[in-house]
Amino acid sequence: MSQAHERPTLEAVARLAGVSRATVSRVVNGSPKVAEPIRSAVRRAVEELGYIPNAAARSLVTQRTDSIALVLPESASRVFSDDPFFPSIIHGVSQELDAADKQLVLMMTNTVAGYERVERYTTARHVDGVLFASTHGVDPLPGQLARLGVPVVVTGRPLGRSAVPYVDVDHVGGVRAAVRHLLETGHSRIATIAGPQDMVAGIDRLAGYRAELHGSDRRSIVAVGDFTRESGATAMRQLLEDDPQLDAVFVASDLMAHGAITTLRELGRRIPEDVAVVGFDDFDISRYTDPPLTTVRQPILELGRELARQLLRVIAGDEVPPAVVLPTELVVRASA
Amino acid sequence: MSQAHERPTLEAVARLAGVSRATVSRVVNGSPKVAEPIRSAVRRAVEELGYIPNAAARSLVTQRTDSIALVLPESASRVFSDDPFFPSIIHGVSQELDAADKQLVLMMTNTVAGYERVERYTTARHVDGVLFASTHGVDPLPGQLARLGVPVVVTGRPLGRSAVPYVDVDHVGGVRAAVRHLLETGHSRIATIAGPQDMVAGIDRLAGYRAELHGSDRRSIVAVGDFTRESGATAMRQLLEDDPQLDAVFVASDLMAHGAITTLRELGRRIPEDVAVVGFDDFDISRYTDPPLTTVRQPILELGRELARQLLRVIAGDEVPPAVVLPTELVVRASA
DNA sequence: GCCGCATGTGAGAGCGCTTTCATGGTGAGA
DNA sequence: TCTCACCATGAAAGCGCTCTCACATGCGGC
Repeated sequence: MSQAHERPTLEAVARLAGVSRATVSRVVNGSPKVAEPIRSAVRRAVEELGYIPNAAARSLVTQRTDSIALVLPESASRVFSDDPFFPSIIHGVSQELDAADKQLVLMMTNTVAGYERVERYTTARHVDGVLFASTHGVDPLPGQLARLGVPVVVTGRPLGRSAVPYVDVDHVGGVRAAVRHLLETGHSRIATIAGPQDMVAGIDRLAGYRAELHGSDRRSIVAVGDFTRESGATAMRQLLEDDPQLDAVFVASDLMAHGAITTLRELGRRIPEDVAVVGFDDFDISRYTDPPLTTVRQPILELGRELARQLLRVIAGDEVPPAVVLPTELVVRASA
Repeated sequence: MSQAHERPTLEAVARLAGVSRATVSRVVNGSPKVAEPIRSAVRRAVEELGYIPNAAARSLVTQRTDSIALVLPESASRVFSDDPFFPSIIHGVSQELDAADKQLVLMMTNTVAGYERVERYTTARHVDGVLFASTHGVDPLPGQLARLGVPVVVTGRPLGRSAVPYVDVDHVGGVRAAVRHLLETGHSRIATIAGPQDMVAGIDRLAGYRAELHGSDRRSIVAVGDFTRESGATAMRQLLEDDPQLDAVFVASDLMAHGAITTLRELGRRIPEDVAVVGFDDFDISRYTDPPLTTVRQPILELGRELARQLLRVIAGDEVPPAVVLPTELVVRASA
């Protein structure tokens, strides 16, 4: 370990500037009550020594760490295969935290050890707040942390009661627009490939489909996938067995929609002539499928940003709404 | 701010266990020189109070932070669109750091402010080490940090001289295998879409193409992209103008290859009959293109893991090789 | 011209931990 | 039985910072 240069401390700056540590501290932290000549003398000393405050020492007394944990509780493989959902969340969160000069600590709970690690780390208040992305089922940790007084915000309306503020997108509204589009373009046998029913995104999108179909004389035809391409391909096959006459399908995620398209193609169905397909996500890649995918856009980057913004507000002690719901939008391309 | 429960300190544990702070510290840190009965008494007290050490206080005295920065210097849009490169790196790094019980601090340098932030943060030794992913051009920061004695490892052989250890994949070997495959399958006019020539990945892959072609009587036909789908589409168009007779193209990234395929299709060329296409990356998505993409697989997850492992070694004070090069492998599918 | 006040600055405590150094108790060897 | 060495334990210093509180100075009002 090279020892290199000892880093200068407040003490050193104070000595060089001929003032006390307290005064240097005030200048460094932008306190208004320091006379201008002294202020600039201190600034010069800071500059000259290349002084940078020691974060550990500061945290020790302020009880703040200026860092935020982002917890991704998904199974690792899904988080980082070719599903851009989490990367976009990370990106959005990162943008806001950068602007607020906070660090982003990334944590995964893909293993039991990982989960315990996160639990230990966050309850020990090693971070000023915790963000949870896409909780599966009923994760007790967010509520638990909130009860301990740790600022927490999650993505997605939590299943079960929960006092934790959340940010979500308007699943139901988006899906209804999609199904309505299929109805309006003359489709009569509209199936759906739903997402996992232990996730709010999966549940709400299926609910939206049912709600929009309800009242029309169309019956619902449902298969369930897990948001992966493979599950979409399998589910599509199953739907066609259930109802070979179906002429449209709303798929609860773009990746599953890609899988469904593959299956349809293999079975010789034309899209959209024989079967119209609508997805949900609007991933970049969906502009390049053949045919380009009609889908419901959800603002994932913005979801991440809003998530961070809400947490920063909680940390600042501001009042925050219990829920923020971002709009979704149907993007019509060639597949429906 | 809810104050909730005060967190117990070493002091509290010591009092409960009837020993001194020093002894508790020794037990918590696994020092061997504590008698068994005392050790277990302390353990019980820790358990009972739910004691978790305060990281700031510990860092202050040990000068370690047990956290590692991962710096992604790419323009933000490229990092997190549908290019799974960075997500995979993050994932791999995260796996290794988790195992070593280190925190992962994610930083972006997509803006000037971001770059300065990273510079400040890392030189201030707020982290035990720094990982740089995919440096563009000649970034002085890694070398600078290394000179200050901060442990650093980067991905990709640095341009210019540099004493910083790096981890990279065998670009040239993979590309040569790809081009050789095209030669062996009877192609005579083999073009390439190269990556940006200010990145080692771009440079090396073009060099591999040239090296393999050299000695055969085939001439090189080159267009340059920036690793995005759009640039691949554009470059393909340009190549076909340059040489309408070309019968194969090696594309330096899968995303660019997808763009190239789109263009070829638009212009009515059959793949691989009229033009064979080989990519580089082996992203998940490339198994689902039409036709499935023949490509060079690079082990990105492993790259991230190795990156973290090397850094942990440097931090531990171990000797590390100046370079680790991971193998690449040609994956033959239907596009060539 | 004196008192009181506002204002800027410094002294010092203390955040929670690790680690050095001193100390007291134990057992072995003489 | 006494001495010495050894080892487990505790006392206390100190990591670098913030922040309270006391103090000094300069000013206006009487």
